[in-house]
Amino acid sequence: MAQKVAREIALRVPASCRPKSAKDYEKSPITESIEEYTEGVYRLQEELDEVGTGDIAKYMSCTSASVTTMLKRMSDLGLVEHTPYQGVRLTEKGEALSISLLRKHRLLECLLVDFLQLPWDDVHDLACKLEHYISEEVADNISKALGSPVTCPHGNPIDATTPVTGRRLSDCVPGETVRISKITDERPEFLTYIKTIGLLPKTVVAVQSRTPFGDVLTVQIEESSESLPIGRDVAGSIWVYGEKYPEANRN
Amino acid sequence: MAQKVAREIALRVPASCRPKSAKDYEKSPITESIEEYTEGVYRLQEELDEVGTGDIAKYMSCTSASVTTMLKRMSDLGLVEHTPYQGVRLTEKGEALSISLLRKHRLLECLLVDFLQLPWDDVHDLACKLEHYISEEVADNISKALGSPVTCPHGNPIDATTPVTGRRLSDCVPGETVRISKITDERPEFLTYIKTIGLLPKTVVAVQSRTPFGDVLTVQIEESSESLPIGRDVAGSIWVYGEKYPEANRN
DNA sequence: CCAAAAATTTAGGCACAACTAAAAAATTGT
DNA sequence: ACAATTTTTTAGTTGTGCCTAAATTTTTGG
Repeated sequence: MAQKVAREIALRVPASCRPKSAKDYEKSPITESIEEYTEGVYRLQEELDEVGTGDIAKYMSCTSASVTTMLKRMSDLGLVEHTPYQGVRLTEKGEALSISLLRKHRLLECLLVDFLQLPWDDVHDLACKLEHYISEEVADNISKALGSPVTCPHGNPIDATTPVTGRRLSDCVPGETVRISKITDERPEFLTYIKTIGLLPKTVVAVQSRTPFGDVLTVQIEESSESLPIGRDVAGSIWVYGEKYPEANRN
Repeated sequence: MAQKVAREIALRVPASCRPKSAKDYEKSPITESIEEYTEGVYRLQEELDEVGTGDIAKYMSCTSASVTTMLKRMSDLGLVEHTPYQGVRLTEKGEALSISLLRKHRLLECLLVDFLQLPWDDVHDLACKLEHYISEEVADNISKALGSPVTCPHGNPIDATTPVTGRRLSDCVPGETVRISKITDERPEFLTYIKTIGLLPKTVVAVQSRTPFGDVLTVQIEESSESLPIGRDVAGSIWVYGEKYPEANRN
């Protein structure tokens, strides 16, 4: 009663939440998609010597044709150098953007796991989305609130410029005892799998055997023994610390 | 060194982060924009008796033409009932969506202010964006982690179905002493302003005077005295608890 | 009550970013 | 070395959601 009257009202959606019009793209042409592509190229560059249109298409789950169009835009924005029919390489600007996004991504994962108690194998997707919307300042505050963590819950460095140390579990030889450092493949199904077998960061495992043609690695975790395929998507995305070549295996 | 070799790689962007194609919209046609519009209609319905295309256009800072197109889509999705040239009304489905979004929004604001220590007058915009990306489960976890707060930092109920109590500061009369309950206008500039004069939720203020034509209200906050325009966008969006008509003012 | 003003809708167009299909370039195999 | 295959690019289409301009409906005022 006498509550709803006036016509003029100040309620407004924040400009940042308003759907974009053609004009808005002129002002800030770096869209969420462009960011996602840029970060994708960074991640792929960490795994591959050269990144091609097809690699990005696989990463983004889209057609090569779509990638070509995007690469044109990214190139115009100075994020990548693209030589048609050759490959892509991030520019300094593109690299800086990726590093910033990875920092936000990994700090968000820390927040989601450490403070909000969300499942370790589940937070990657959400962080992937949220990373585009938080500012450096918000990231700073997350870091402060959590006591300045240095890695995400999967062991990856919050500061992506940290030099790579350790090596892949797939490069280990029988007889070695190593400690899991990080998991670079963060697909939920994969993380759920390695969680159930107990391959979490900081776990110590002993490499037991490796099949003749080098396809399967057997590792001992705690009391049990597990077999893993060697390849980019399993033992290759699990990184470890530990002695490189134990005496027993020197020729 | 033997680090980058393989071609086949498992790295994939999560489906939820991939830019949408035409096909994707068929599967989940409720876009972020649709959500933002729906929530907007809810907010406007709380302030106005009837909500028209123009009201929404002001709220979204876009043209009425754009609103008409969106209302068509929202109507097709069963979120609103729209009678052309008349007005809009949320359906139960639209209301449920709004209530869910408001809960996420306000819990996010709690997280941003209480845990991440972000400025009180600054978190609304960010929460407005993030609310579209978190699930009910994430919202539940935020609530748990923060000890089940019942209002956002601006005093608005996390459960939007909470019956409205209290009244507007603009409806108070000289002589009353009231306690600020909530601020419904969350534009940063406005919040910054009322923060500097100390009009935060839970503050007790005394209404001192009101100009003859009812345009300006003078209130005493702590030691100082402030004048506020009466209208939807200032004293009208500040809600208070307190005795309705103090004895002194009964005719 | 009818004309002027205001609000709303229709019509036509644009940018983003996906898609398919077809053309062009690069790589591979004999 | 040249034909076949693979990879990449070009061309043309779709859907979202904005815009402007014009047409329509509703409201307001003489």
